[in-house]
Amino acid sequence: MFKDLDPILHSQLRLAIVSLLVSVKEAEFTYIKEQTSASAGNLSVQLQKLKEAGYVEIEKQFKDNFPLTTCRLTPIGLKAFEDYVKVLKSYINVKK
Amino acid sequence: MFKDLDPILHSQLRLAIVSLLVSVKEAEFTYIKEQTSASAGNLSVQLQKLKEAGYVEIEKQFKDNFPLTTCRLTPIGLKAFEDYVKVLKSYINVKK
DNA sequence: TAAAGTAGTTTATATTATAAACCAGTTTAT
DNA sequence: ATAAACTGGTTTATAATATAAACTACTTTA
Repeated sequence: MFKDLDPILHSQLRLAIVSLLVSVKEAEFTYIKEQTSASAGNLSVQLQKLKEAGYVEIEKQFKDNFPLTTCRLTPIGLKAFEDYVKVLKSYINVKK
Repeated sequence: MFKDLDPILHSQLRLAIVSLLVSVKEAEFTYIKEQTSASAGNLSVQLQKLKEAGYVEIEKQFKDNFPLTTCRLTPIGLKAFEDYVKVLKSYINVKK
């Protein structure tokens, strides 16, 4: 009756990160931080987990002398999100 | 952008329990255990948390000499579920 | 050149989830 | 009558997860 929800996405912050990346395709660390209201530390940790899972790729460069971290959703991450939503709907019983 | 998801409902098993109780209004411990595939121990713990939160009421009786635990969603629990779904939709971007 | 700021990471702790062991009885088979 | 297996759970110990605080490594501004 209830299929398992992907534990990697079943975390408020990680879901918010992925949700954001689904729409924008690419985002900077600081932008994600603002949009999700996460602390930098927590964001760093959760992005690392999403990277380990292969759900996001993280690129580090320097821009105007400052470090710049850019995050992108991978096809695997997108698939995982879509599956997660599918399973979630069976829990929350979305009508339309 | 992302509102907080009720941490009491943001647990796979507790969400499954409440989801179930939303539709059936009342269910026995063993029935919930079957439907959610939870272990008895885990179910016991999570039901306790839902009770502490005021989301479910738990009635204990004896039936045919055996203990019988019946669970019911409270109005507070129903409201919490509805709110949770509302917030979740903003994460998963349900179109219709 | 000292203080404040940027952009993060690491680490220690608190919270949460889960499974394994346990409890108090009841039923069934011998 | 009694031992073994079963019912319907609870408690407890451990593992996984989340979070905040402290830290790193620089850069900019005064």
